[in-house]
Amino acid sequence: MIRYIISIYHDGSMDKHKQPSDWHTKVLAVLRKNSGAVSAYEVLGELRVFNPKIAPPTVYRALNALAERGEVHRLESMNAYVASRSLKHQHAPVLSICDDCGRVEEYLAPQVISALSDITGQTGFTSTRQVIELHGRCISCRDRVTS
Amino acid sequence: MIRYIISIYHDGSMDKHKQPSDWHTKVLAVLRKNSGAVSAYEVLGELRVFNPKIAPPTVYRALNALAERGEVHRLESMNAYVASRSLKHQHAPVLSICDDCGRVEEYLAPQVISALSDITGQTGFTSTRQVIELHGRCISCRDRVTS
DNA sequence: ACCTGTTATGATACGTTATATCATATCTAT
DNA sequence: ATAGATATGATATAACGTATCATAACAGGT
Repeated sequence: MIRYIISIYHDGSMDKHKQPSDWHTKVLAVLRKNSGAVSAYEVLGELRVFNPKIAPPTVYRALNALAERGEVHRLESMNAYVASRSLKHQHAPVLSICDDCGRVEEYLAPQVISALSDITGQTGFTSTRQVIELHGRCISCRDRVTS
Repeated sequence: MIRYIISIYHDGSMDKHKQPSDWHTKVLAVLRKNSGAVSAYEVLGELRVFNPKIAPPTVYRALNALAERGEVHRLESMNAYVASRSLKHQHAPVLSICDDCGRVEEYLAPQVISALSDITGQTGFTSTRQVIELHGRCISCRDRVTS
């Protein structure tokens, strides 16, 4: 759906402006509906319900912008995305991914980050981005299944 | 062709171990020529020099097998691969990736792993695979460039 | 209001990464 | 030898991501 805003100028003339359709908001909404990883193309599929003409670059632009602002996390080991739960971290989160149910949790783990800093301190590597992802089984899946 | 190696133990028992296929060896050789990340299709390109008919699944099978045996690391954040330097780790390595020169280093960091265990201990998540990748700038690139 | 440079969006096409599938070949055990 | 399991070859296609160019919106100076 595309909505228009009518601008009326001093001289009485009018002008239609396409409202910047806020894909960012809609992409984020799709991710928030999910407790697990969602691929860019799954997002695309959902958004096509409203606008069949939306193309991959639109989704990727939104995802990248949201990721830069910390509102979504990219799951590097799955090529997928998840909405941030606790906004605005001081540092990179640890993400746990349940390979059974797909649920993703994020943890603030200063001790992990500081242990990583120790390494980089010793080696001279200057880190600008940290990817920390754990695969395994969440507690509910472990309890639920006989293993 | 599959060849086997027979191990004979003190007690006289024997064990057969599958020997790596030719492709495994060749894929590994390509990765070892490089100090940085190599994509599966770059490997494919190099192997096509010897056998123009080699197809993607062959390369991916070799890469997956090598990764399972710890001989290569998959760089999840780059969709690429790198040869292990120190074989047979006790636990997942920390991989540092220089975004300038592409060089990848691997570190054993028990403190990082144990900090991660603390999290999983508290939350009940059982982790079977850890992905820990640092992006940034290595010390030589930092020294080399005016920043 | 007009020009101008910058940034965002739309649209098309294509590039890159990875796997499903099925056929064939090889090994192991009996 | 034959059967079951495993590995390999080959084709096709799925899934993920981006380059590029055109158009539109915006902000600042005049």
